[in-house]
Amino acid sequence: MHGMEFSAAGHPALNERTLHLLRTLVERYIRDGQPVGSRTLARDAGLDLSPATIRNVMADLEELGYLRAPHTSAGRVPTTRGYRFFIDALLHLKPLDEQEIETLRRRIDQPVRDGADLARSVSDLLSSFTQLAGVVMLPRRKVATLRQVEFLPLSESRALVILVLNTQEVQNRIIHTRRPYSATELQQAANYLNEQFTGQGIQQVREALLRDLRETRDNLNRLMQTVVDMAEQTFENEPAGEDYVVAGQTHLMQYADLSDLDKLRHLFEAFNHKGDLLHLFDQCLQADGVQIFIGEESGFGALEDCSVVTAPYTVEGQVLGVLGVIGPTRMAYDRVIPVVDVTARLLAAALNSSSEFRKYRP
Amino acid sequence: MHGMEFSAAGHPALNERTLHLLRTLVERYIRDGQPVGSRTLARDAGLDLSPATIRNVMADLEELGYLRAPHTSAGRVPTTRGYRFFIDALLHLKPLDEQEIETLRRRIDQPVRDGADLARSVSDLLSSFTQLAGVVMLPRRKVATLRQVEFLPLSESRALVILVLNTQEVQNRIIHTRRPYSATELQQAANYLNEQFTGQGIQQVREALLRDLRETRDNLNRLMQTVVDMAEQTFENEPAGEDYVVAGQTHLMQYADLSDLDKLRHLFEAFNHKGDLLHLFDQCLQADGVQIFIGEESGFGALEDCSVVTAPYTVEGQVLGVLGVIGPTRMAYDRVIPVVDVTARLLAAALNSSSEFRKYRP
DNA sequence: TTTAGCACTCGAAGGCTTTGAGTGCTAAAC
DNA sequence: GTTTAGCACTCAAAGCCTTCGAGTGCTAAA
Repeated sequence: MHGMEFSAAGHPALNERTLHLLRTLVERYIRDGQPVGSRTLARDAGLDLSPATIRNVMADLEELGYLRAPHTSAGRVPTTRGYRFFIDALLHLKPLDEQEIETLRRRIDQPVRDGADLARSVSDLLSSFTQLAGVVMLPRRKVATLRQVEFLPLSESRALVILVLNTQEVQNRIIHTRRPYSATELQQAANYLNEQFTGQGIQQVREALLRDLRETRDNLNRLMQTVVDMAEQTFENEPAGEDYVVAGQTHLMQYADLSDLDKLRHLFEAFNHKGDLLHLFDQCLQADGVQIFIGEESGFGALEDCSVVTAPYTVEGQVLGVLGVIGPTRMAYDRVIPVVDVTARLLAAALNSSSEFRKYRP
Repeated sequence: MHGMEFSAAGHPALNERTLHLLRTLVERYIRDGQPVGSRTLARDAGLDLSPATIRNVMADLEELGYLRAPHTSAGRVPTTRGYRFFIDALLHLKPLDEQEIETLRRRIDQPVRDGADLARSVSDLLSSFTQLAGVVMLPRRKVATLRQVEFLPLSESRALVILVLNTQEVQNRIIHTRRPYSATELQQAANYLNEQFTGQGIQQVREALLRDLRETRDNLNRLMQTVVDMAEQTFENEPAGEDYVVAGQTHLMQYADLSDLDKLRHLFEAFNHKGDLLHLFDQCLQADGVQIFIGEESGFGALEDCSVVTAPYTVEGQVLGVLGVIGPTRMAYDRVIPVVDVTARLLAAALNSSSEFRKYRP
C-alpha cells in the first residue's frame, strides 16, 4: 500500500476487488447494523476468497480511514469517510418504480389549505416512505411574489389585509390605520397596488414603496397617501418566516444506533430548537440537487450519528425551500436519495402547475 | 381494621395519623421517584414514631389498595387509587404567586397570527412552566361564530372567501363558482350575509341557509341566488377541525418512569395519532374545571404511566376547547393543577377581551 | 498473493456472591 | 390496646468471575 494513486475526486485509487469488498461491507452494515467480520464478508462478497485474505483488505481499508473496528475483536464498521466514499463512488441508486412515483404524486397533489399544510403533508410523506424523520422547509418569504392584495375594513382604526402569494398561500394580517378609511378608499389603494406590483417580490414591493413614495409624501394626493399608509404597515416587519416542519420523529426511536436515550433527547430537542437546523438547511438552498451530510459533516453535535439528505425545490426557477430526511448514518441511501429527489421534483411540479390554485380543489 | 366507616366521597374514613402518613409518602415519592420505606417515612413524617409502627400503617394502606410494594423488600409506592385519594382529599395546592401569574399573562397576551399560533404558544407555555408535555385543543369549529364574511374574485370561476370568526381567527377558503360573478355582486352577497348572520354559529348559518333558501331557489332574485351559491360552498364540508397542538414532548424523556424506550415510543406515537387523544379531551369539554386522569383512568394504553391534567377554556360562556398537560403519574400535582387552571382562565380572559382583535398587535 | 493455522483479545452473557434496604412477625414495654 | 425493639427473612442491585465465541493479526507454507 504505497505509491498510492489518487483519482479525480480526491479518493485514492483502489482496485476493483477492494472496492467491491468495501461496497459489500457497507451494504451489509446498513442492512443489519452489526459490525461486519471477515468471515461474513467473505461469504457475502461471493468472491471465493478466504477470510484471511479479506482481513488483509479490511486492514488496508482501515488504514485509509474508511473503516474502523469498535474494538479489537469486533468486525469493521464504516467511518464517515467510508460512507462518503461509498455514496460518492460506489452507490447504486434504486430508482423508484412508476407505481411508487404515482403514489407520491397523488399524495402531493392532494388539496391543501395553505403552504404550511402542504409542508406538513409532504413531510409526512417523506417520513412514511423512508421510515425516517421528514423535514420540509417552508417557502422563504423573501422569494414570495405578490399575486393580489385586498384590504377589508374591520373597525374604525383597523383593517384586515389579505395577501395572495405565488406560494400557494393566502396571508392575513391586521393593521392599524392612522385614520378611518372608507371601503372605497381601501379598494382604490388595493387596485393601485395590484396594478403596480403584481408579480414582484414582496421584499421589492416594500423597498420600492419606501424609497419612491415616502420622501415625497407631502406632495401626494389623497389616494396615494392611503396607499402609502396601508402598504407601509402591510409590508413592514415582514416576519422572519424561515421555518420548517418535521414529521415522523418517532421513527427514529427504532434505530439501535440512536437508542441511547440521551442522544435521542438531544436530537429531538434539536428539532424543536429551530435555529440550528435552519442554518444547516440554508446551506442546501445553494446546492443544485440532492445533498448529503453524513454524521459530523453536518457540523453540529446533535446530529452526530445521523445523516441528512436534502434537496431544494423550485418554483418558476426560484429556489423556494428545501426538503429532506434525517435518519441514522446507516440509512438505506440507495432508496432514500431517490425518494428525496423525486419528492422535491414532484413538489416543485405541483407548485408550478398551480398558478391558478389548481390544487385547492382536486 | 374492621367496622370501617366510609366518608361521603366513597373513601374509607382513616384517622388523622394515617392520612398524614399517606400524604407524606405520596409527596416523598413524587419528589424523588424511589419507593418509600418505613424508615424514611418515619423520618419524613415528623411524628416521632418508630419504623415498626409505620410499617403497620403501611401494611393497612396496602390492604386498602392505596399503596403497593414493587417487590417484597422495596418500600411502598402509591397505586392509582392512592394518587386519586391523595388528589381528592389530601392535596394542598400551591397557588401561583402574583409574579408567576403576571409572567403567564404577559406570554399569553403576546400578539399572534391566528388560533393555531396561539394554541402553539400556550402549549409551549404550559410545557415550560411544568416541564411536562403541554397540550392545547384548538377551538372547535362548531362553536365558532361569524363576525364577518367577504368574497374576493380570484378568476372567472374562483373566489376567495374570508371568514372572520370570534375565535381570534381569520379563515380563507377558495370556492368554485357556478358562473362568473362581478365584484359588486359578491359585495352585495357579503353584505347580506353579514347583516343576517353576524354573531351566529357557522353551523347555524349553514343550516339556516340550506333550510330556508334552497327550497325556494327558483323564486329568488339574482342577489339571493348569488348569496345561496356562495354560502353553500362556503359552509359546506366544514372541515372536522378537531385538532390539538402538543409541545415539549422531549421533557418527558427525563422521567425515569418513562425511560423505557418502547413505552416512550408508544406515547409519542399517541401524540401524533390524534384520534385517541381527541376522544379523551372530548370528555373534558363537559367538565367544569380542572380534571385529572391518573394512569389507566384515561382508558388507553399508551398513557399507562402518565397522568393528564386538563381544564376547558371558554369564550363568551361557550366552551371553546381544552388545554392541559401530560406527564408521569408522579408529577407535582400541587403545582401543575394551579398552572393548568390559571392558564385556562388567562387564555379565556385573553380571548374574551379581544372582541376587537386587540391581541393582533401589542 | 493467497491461505491455513494459531495465539490472542475482548465484549456479551450467565452465574455466583455480597450488600443493604426493606419487609413481617413476635414478644415485651408503655 | 398501642407502640416498639428485635430478629429472621427476602430480594434487587452491584460487583466479580468465568465461559463463550466472534473476531483479530501474524507467521509460515502453498
